[in-house]
Amino acid sequence: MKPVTLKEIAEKLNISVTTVSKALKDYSDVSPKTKALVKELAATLNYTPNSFAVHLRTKESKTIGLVIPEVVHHFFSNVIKGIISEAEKEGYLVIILQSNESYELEKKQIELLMSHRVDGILISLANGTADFKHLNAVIEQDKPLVMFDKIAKLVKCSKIIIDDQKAAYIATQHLIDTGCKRIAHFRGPLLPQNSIDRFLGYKKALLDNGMEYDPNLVYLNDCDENSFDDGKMNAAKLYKEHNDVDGIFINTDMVAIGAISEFNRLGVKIPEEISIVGFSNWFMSSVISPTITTIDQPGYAMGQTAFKQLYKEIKAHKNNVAISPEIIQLETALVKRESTKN
Amino acid sequence: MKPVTLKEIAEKLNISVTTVSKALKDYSDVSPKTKALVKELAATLNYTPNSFAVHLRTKESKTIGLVIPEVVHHFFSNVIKGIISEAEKEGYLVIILQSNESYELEKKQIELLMSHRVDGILISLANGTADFKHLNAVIEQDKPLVMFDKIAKLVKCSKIIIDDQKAAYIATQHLIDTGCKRIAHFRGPLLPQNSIDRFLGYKKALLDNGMEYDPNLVYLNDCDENSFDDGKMNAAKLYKEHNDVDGIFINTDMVAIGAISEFNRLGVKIPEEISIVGFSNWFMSSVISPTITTIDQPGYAMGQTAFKQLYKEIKAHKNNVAISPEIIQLETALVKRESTKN
DNA sequence: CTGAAAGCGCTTACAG
DNA sequence: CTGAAAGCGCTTACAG
Repeated sequence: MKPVTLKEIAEKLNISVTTVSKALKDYSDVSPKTKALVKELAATLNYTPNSFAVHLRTKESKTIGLVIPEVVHHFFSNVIKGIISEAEKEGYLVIILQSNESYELEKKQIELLMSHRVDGILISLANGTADFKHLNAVIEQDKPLVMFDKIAKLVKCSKIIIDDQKAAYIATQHLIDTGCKRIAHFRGPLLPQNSIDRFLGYKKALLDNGMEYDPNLVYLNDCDENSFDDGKMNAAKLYKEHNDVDGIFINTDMVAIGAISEFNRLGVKIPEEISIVGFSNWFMSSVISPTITTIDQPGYAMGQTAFKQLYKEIKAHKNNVAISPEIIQLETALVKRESTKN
Repeated sequence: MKPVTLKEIAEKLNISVTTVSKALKDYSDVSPKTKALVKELAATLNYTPNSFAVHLRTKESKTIGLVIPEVVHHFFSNVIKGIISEAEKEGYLVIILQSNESYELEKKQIELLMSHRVDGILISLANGTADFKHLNAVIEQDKPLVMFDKIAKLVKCSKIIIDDQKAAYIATQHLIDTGCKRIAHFRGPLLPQNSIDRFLGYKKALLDNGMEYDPNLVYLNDCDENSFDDGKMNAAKLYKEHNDVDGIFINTDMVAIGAISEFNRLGVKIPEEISIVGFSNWFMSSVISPTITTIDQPGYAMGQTAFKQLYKEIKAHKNNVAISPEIIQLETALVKRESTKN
């Protein structure tokens, strides 16, 4: 059974395709009687417009593209959910692509989306991305682009972020306030902006409190991901190298959970011997033992905000209105739990 | 900067659009010289075909739709990842929609996908879905449809599933083999097929081992979701009502984690006083304390298989080859951990 | 109030 | 080897 077309409806009703099209769209210059007739037949025939034809004419696809580093990830699934739900309200569909933290893949997927003529692109950068040509190409083609969470400062587009530096500062300050004297940092991979900012916040908190900043207490990951095993490995290393550390600010909850699991195994008491603050407020951090003090990162809201901003730019673009990039910062909050004192 | 069209290339080269189109697609009846010229210019102009125009002609969108109950879910994110990665290999894009476990939304989203003329649809049913008209409509329109995980036996299409009943049987048998004498079951919501099948496997294992099946030991959820709180509540209830229970087979790891958290709070020792087997092998079940014995459910592989089957049917459909629905069962495995004895 | 016509950007059967 | 023409299914400016 083939989809019904305007032409078929027109033929059955003995009127023109033009009139059918207008009737369906409630143009004011069609008689109520004709409208009723057309709508009724369209309904019984289960007519739905061929979106390709519509898009070819209108130059709108009502589809946006989303490129994220990793789908299987609590924070990003929440972002996805926020985007999808907001997009739905405006009748937009979302094509999701995963970059796997790889620059090459990310680039390829941006190209794919461009050739599919999506109306706009939402992206959170791969950790491996240090070159932004593919993103600047999007902007040059006048295609709305909004970055969120993992952004590049150098790319001229709107960005939805949190204040990573401030949040990291607050996290570190909490360790200091609860009595930690020597505080380490698991900073994750080297490149991404949020790794950098969280590190800077950590460092600033130490210095502002008159504490020594010791580069040896900053642990990097081996690769571009933030995994459970990174947490285990870095915890084991720290335990050997710096037994005097009594607090750690950890880049991501997943890594914090790995670290806790290792400390549990080693018999190191949390928070008595060592306090831990994570980042993200991943659901699991409220359920593991001990529960993890962490920074709540609003994934769902970030997804919603990102779509809204993109939608705004798509509309502006359609109406040929120039619009300047915005930086929107979302609030974070420290969530106190068992992995830090009182 | 507007996207380049075939016409523009043709004009610059003083040849016809037809020839440009053919050259780009390596038709054998175009001279190598022309081909080279065309390809070079296309590359420098950054030409990409307008997908709407292509699709309008070819009736293929190279896009599929995916409807799942919930994006923020370890199992489903793995499925998504499997689907996306497999789709990419064949040049397909994936539009993801979330039904939120609601029949109404699911129906609406199927319609959306149909009107967007996707080449095929992949779906895992909402727990609230008991009427299948919207799915039969897809099949009647001759659009390839593949169901996975949460399926409806009554719908005539291909299905990718695990043997829930067998897996549940093995899970329950493991409780029996490790000495449990009175085994309860948290079965989740009432409707979905996999809830039913897991329950049946549980019951069968009891009866096959000459144990009594006591309906009072089967706990349902309040709503259509499987949440941490369901686990907590049902554990608390079970603790009050049936203090003699020494093993529970729980429908989903998330619920098992809730139950464990409640038992920890109540001071009930796991597995000494009560053994627990979950379902899914959610990453967290290997990290929580105690780690959870569970059934490994291959989400990523399920996603891959689902796409492969859909792709097969899309190709068959394109070539007007009739194809009969297939039921593909994926293997599961019991993963033994600390929440059950030895 | 209705409709003929042009055109969106492609692909492909056909003619030369 | 090249190209004119038709057509995919719509929308919309224009004429009447």
